[in-house]
This record gives sequence, structure tokens and C-alpha cells, in this order.
Amino acid sequence: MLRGDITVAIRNAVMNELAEVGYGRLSIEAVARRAGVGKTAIYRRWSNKLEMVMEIISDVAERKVPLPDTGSFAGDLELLMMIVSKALQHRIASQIIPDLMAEAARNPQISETLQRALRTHQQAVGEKLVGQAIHRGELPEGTDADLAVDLILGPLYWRLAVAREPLSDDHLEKLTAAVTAALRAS
Amino acid sequence: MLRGDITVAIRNAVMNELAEVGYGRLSIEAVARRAGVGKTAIYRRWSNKLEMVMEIISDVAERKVPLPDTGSFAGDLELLMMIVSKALQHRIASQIIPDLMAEAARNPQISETLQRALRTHQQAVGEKLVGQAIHRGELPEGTDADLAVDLILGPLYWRLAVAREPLSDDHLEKLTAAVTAALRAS
DNA sequence: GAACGGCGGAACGCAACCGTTACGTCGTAG
DNA sequence: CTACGACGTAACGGTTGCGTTCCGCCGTTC
Repeated sequence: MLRGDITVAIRNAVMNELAEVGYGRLSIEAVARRAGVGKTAIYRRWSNKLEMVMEIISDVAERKVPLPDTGSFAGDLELLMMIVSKALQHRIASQIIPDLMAEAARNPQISETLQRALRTHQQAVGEKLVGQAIHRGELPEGTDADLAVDLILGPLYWRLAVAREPLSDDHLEKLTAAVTAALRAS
Repeated sequence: MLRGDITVAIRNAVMNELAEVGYGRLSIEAVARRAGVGKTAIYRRWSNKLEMVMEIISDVAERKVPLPDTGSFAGDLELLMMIVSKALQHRIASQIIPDLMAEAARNPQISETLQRALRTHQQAVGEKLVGQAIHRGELPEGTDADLAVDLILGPLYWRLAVAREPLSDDHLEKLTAAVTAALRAS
């Protein structure tokens, strides 16, 4: 039986290595070195870099985030944006996510894995959010959940992961208000 | 004197190579091969990969986009969003931009170059857009240009460069309307 | 027509990784 | 106490890329 503590060490090493050098430059040897483990231990678990990274990433990415339900759309939205912004400011995540997204643009397998892990899940969040709001009468009947997701995640991702500018509480508040207005008007 | 046609061939090769394999895996040898050029021709121009890529990218990125001024905020916004979405759907750009953004997260020199090339310029677009609209009375006095940029570029970038979902004319229209509403309300 | 300089090509020594193999150690299960 | 299996280490041959050097070719300049 494969030893669990070794597997954990490898997983951590992969995450850190991914954050530091990115998928393109990640090497099995470096992972082994960092994990304090032989290459054999890695090849015993996965047959190559892609498979290894994909399995580890899906695992992490599929951890469910609780869908917000605070009782009001404003509350749900604020909570969701807080959660997402915290996640995007996490040291490891903020390096790994853009890197894998870029990699997904040229590797169909990575693309598919990320889609399944992120889109399925996060789109569900958006749909639930919008659905609840419509049901409560806080948003008009035909509100486009797809559009809502773009409007909620887009600006956050842009500012935190792309432009890498700070996100003050004040700015987050304005953003929340703006998104609310945008959705109400649609 | 260095031959101009050779320089052009190298520049093109770098762009295509960047798009195909990304910065992390880009190698001087591959660039030379692709450009049909000796490695010596490259080292005669730049001293290493980073310097080469940075010079070529800044050149491309600093080409000025005409600031929209159609006479109305709605027109300006629609035009800007069209331009940006076209740019983000360009084959080469859509691969290179997320890749370099990810790389910038771990390489300060790349980060700085991109900031200067993109932010300075695109932020100016946002500020002009908002400034014109305020001047015309189409947006309230204190509208935050920073926020506007987040709201305009964020959803587009998210959808096109991250989620990689198609952007229909219909969706673009809804997005424009939503952003307008958001900014008016702020 | 001679000198110069950019060019491609080839090879250099060096380093990093690949994926695989052989070996000896050590903990655990039977 | 024995057998098994996962472990780390070390080495394998092969590939790729680095940055440099030397060569001979060829077009331009004077």
C-alpha cells in the first residue's frame, strides 16, 4: 500500500512548485526534491506530469464552497464576492490559477479538467444566487445567470488576478453596488 | 548593420512560439528554428530570452489604440467593448496575454513591463471614457474611473480569456447595457 | 578588388530532466 | 521470523536547451 504521508508531501510539493515556476517549467525531479522523496515514489502514483498535476488540482478545486444564502440578494452577493476575493488573494491560488488558465488555452486536457472543476461548480453558484433573487422578487424574471457570473467574477478576477491591484473594502463595496445595479437593470 | 528582414522573422517567430508553448517553455533554439535563422543572429540582438521577449512584447503592446470618442457614452462604451473583445479573440493575443499575465505573477521584470505597456495605456482609455461622459453629464460627477475599468474589462476578459466561452453579439449588448447601468448608479 | 560585418551551420562543454532500472533498507502483516 | 512491498538512492542512456566559438559564405562599402 502506498504511504499516505508520502502522497501528502508530494501533493504539497506540487502545489508549491506550481506556484513558483508554473506548469510549463514544473519538473518531476524538482517535485521529488522538494517533497524529500524519490522519483520512484512519484512514478508509482502517476505516470507523468500532466496526470499528476491534473489529479492533484481536481482534488483541490472540487472542494465545495458553501453556496451563499443569507436571505437577501445584497447579502448573498456581498458574501460571495468576499469569498471569491479572499480566494483570489491567497498566495498559492493567485499564482496557480492564472498559470493553469493560460496553460488550458493550449492543452485541451487541462482545459477540460478546469472547466469541470471550476465552471460546473462556480456556475452553479451563480445560478443559485440569481435563482434565489428572482424567487424573492429582487431581480427581474428573465435575468441571465451567465451574464451575472461574468459581472460578478469578471471584475474581481481582472483586478486581483490580472491587473494585480489592491482591492480595498471600499472598492469592493462599490463593486457590489455596481453589480447589483447592473443586474437589476438587465 | 543588423538585417531588418531577419529581425522581423525573429519577432514573428517569438510571437508564434509564445502563443504555442508559452513563455516558460519558449526556447531560443526553437525560435531560431522557426524563424529559419541561426542562434547567432538572435544573440547578436538580445542577450537572453527575457530581454528578447520583453523588447518584442513592449513594442507590440505599446501600439496605441485610438481612444473612442463617438459623441455619446453609450457609443463610446459599445465601441470600446467591441475593440477589446476583438483583440481578446485574436488567435495570438488570446494565448499570449494570459500566459504573460501568469508569468508576471512570478517575474517582477515581466510584471513591470506589462504594467507599463498595458495599464498606463488602457487606464488612460478608461479615464478618458469616463471623463468625457461626466463632462457630457451622462455620468454622475464622482464616478470612479478605476471602478469603470474593472467593470468594462473584467467581464470581457473573464469570459473571453479565462472561461473561454463564446461572446455573442446579444451577450455583448446585454453586457454593455449592464455596465452602463452599473456606472450610472455608482 | 579588398576589407568588413552580418549571416547560417556546426560543434562545443555544461546542465537539467526524462522515464526506467537495480539495489539495499525498513516497517508491517501474517 | 519471514515475506512483501513501498521507500530512497544512484545510475542509466537519451533528449533538449543553454550561451559560446569558429568557420566559410556573401553582399556592401570604399
